Amino acid sequence: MDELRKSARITSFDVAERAGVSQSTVSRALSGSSVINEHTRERVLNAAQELGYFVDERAARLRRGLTGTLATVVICKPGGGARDVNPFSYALLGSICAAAAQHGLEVLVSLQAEEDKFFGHFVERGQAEGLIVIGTTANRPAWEYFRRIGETCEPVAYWGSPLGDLDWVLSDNEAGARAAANHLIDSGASELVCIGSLGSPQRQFAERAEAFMAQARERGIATHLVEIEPGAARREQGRMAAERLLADIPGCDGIFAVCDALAFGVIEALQAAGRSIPDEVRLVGFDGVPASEMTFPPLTTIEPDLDLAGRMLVEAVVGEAPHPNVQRVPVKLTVRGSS
Amino acid sequence: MDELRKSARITSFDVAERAGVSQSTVSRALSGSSVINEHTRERVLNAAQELGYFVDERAARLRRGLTGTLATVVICKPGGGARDVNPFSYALLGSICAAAAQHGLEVLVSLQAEEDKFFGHFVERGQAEGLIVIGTTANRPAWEYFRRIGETCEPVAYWGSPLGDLDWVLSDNEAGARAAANHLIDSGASELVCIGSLGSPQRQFAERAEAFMAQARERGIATHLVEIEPGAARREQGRMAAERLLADIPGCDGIFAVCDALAFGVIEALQAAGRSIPDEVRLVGFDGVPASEMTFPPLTTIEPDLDLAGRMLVEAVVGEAPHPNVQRVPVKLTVRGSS
DNA sequence: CCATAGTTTGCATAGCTATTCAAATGCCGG
DNA sequence: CCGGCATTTGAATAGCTATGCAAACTATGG
Repeated sequence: MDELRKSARITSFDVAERAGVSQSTVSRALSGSSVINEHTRERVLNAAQELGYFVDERAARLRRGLTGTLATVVICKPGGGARDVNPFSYALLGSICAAAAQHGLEVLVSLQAEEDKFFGHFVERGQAEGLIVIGTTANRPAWEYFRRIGETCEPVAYWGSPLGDLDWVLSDNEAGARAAANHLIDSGASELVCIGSLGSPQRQFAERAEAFMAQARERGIATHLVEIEPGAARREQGRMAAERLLADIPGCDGIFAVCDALAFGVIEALQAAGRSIPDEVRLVGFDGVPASEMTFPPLTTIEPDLDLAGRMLVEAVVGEAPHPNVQRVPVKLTVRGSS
Repeated sequence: MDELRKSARITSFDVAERAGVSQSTVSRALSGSSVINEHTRERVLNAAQELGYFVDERAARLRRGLTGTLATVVICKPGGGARDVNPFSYALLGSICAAAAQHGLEVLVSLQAEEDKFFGHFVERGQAEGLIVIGTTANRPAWEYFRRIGETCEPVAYWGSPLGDLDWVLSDNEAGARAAANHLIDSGASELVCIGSLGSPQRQFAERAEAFMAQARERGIATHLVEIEPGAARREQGRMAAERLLADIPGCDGIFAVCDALAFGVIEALQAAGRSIPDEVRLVGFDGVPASEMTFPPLTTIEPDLDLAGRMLVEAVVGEAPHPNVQRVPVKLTVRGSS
């Protein structure tokens, strides 16, 4: 059993011998594209099957000068472990996996806490076709590191807030926020509140807040902004903001939170205050994280097309065709019980 | 810029030339362990730094006969995309990444829908040090495929329900379910209900249900089992079960759902029926998925030690020391608002 | 100064595949 | 029957590193 596992690798030479051809013929038979007689190909394929032969990707890639690999870095909260990753990041990772498979690429994953040194040897020159960074962080050295990789090594694409002149993919925040405003207004809300911040280092959040306010203004509806700590996107902050809101703006009947996690805190505060959702107050979030289905009531939210996002990110890194520097992923309004 | 990217790779020969030594010396200087004069090592390291040289892992692994890679398969629901993966699976994946990094392994991820053919070339002989399968499925051919890989190629470890005589890592379901029962009883509940099924193909769920019932019985508390479709673990089923429960067992004041997703449905049903949680009914789930913090009230749940689970899985696949065939991950009771 | 042991280095090769180039084969019309 | 062409195959090599082995060098003791 163990000697079976340790047994010398079956090589293309073994297959060649069995099929009565040369190693190069075996290579051609298996790589598919080359010119080769259909009859011999079949013989080779049979021999390979019988011996249980598989191409050694290491050697094939070495020879081809390719890696066949797409590297991803998932950013998690400082000091955080696997549980402390934004669920949205995980979902995006999944869609990247699917898109990469379409390109015949394998996906390498590395979890990095915000404060890490961000040194993964696989991202260095030649270890991967490219790098995708998932998640946002204000950690300056990290961005410098990514920038350097992108400039000197392999293409890099980011999901999140655009920073500098690199390749970015992100949600169509403006369209989404305007849709949220329209939805709330059309549902009968007359006094709106946006929970977010305009000067956030999370540029995405700022975009959403601005667009929401603009749309409400254009439709002539009263709108307030309840500011939260810039860049904050945790439930706790949503709850505190909602508590301030209840005190300051009692007439509010429509709330837009710039991300779902904040909205979860809003639900908590409203429930605690005995305000019924959606009868007294309607609520819309942004991102469509899995948990948004699980709240009570389930959260109406703006959901980016995740599959497309994965494809765009992979394309941006390994695609041939030129692509714009910043790309927007279309979003859709998913109406649930909270509105 | 482009010619920089396409420029010929810097090899160990280049470094050797610059440092005035042979290629083998460069290799020794960088691999760290071999005997080498400290002075020359330093010279080599400097030269490498100056040239921006990095070891080509493809060649190194080819030579060493290693892959340096750990393959994982994440199972998702039939026809499902990235959004349709159990959030718990993603979190576990994250902890596996962290554990693998400790071993100097890279992690390769492949998403596979339940009904897929489960043929990923990287899991074939020699493409990875081992394989970890995350998630459960009743798909027979899939298990056969994994079994074959485990028998003929590389070690395979699974998270989920034990099936056959392979390597498994799973939650300490018995301890967790008993803790749930004790917690409910100690909080004053006098008539308990377990939502789950005993004959589930998800052996994990059956273990939980059995242990919960046993513990309640041993402490002399009345307990009912509300059966759900075996293997079902979706919110919808939890809601329907809770509706039956409300009709049939009006006196119930403590509920244990064998997984969090079911518990979410229970919350929904109780809220709809106007039953207050936790005042009238207390509720405990199992798994500690991220969404369990987001419900209202937040869900009390049994949380496996995810970091440890990741380490155990990686150890089971690449570790030297022998390990038991089935390993239990300790769990802890996380008390939140629902109890 | 020599013999010996110990340390450090270089040479040559293995690891497995893809691909270039030349050779071989088969086929056609002339 | 032969020249010329298209098709198919094989030999040789490149791609980059790690390592066994022998050579060179250093130090030590006599």
